[in-house]
Amino acid sequence: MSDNLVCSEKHIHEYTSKINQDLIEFKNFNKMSELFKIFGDPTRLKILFVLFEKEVCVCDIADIVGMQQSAVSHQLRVLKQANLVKYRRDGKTIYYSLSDNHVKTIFAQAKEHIEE
Amino acid sequence: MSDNLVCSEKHIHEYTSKINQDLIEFKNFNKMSELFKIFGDPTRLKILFVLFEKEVCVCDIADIVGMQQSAVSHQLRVLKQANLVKYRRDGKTIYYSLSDNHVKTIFAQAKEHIEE
DNA sequence: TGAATATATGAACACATATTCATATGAAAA
DNA sequence: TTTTCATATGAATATGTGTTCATATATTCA
Repeated sequence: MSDNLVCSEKHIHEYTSKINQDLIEFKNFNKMSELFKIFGDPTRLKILFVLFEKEVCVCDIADIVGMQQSAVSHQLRVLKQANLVKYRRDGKTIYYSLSDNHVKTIFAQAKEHIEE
Repeated sequence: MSDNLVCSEKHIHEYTSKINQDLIEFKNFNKMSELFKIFGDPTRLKILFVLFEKEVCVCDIADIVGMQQSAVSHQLRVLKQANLVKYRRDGKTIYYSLSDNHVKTIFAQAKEHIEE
């Protein structure tokens, strides 16, 4: 971490070791960025938003967000792997729903930031 | 929105028009996904986390997160354009700091989700 | 069993993006 | 003014990713 200094040694590095320590202790940057990366796509956001109200089947989701069934399926797979949605089979139909309550809270905060 | 139905007409589409309406009214999916996209990168997350404590100059940020000054500068530009950080010049040095309090809240929620 | 339907999946393509390298800018010091 | 230092920026490259198309799987119904 101190090997690739770009500033001259004359420059007084002012960060406290505390910050450095916090950064080292918080090892979840990758996991965290993975989660945000999932939210970083309009289609996935729309899908999640559709599921806010209640469970919805794949073809209805596709219809609502205006995308092909295949594209929606691919994205649902991503959301499923991130434990953001769960599914339930009923005959040929598969219903998806939110599996996590944090999603709504995260969305609300992001919305606040945007609307300022 | 109803033009590219993938399911047969026989299938009973069960979503209420209310959901559909909510989706149409909430036009910020693109803005919102842009914001999350920014969080969807470990380097940017680290930078933001460094700035949690206090303002830090570019070369210190680079040192802390272990990246080249150039890479950090590029990412700071992204964060700046998204109004997530602000900067202050002091001689040759430029200090960056958080410009938004929501960031911490959003992070906290994401952390909760991950740690379950 | 065979046809129809709902969903999933793999390959391919187009597009976005993070990092690096080289260099430019801007400010202070000599 | 020239040099040095801190930061910014543009081009290039490599890598990641979202969508589409074609097809596979799984369930129901005739």
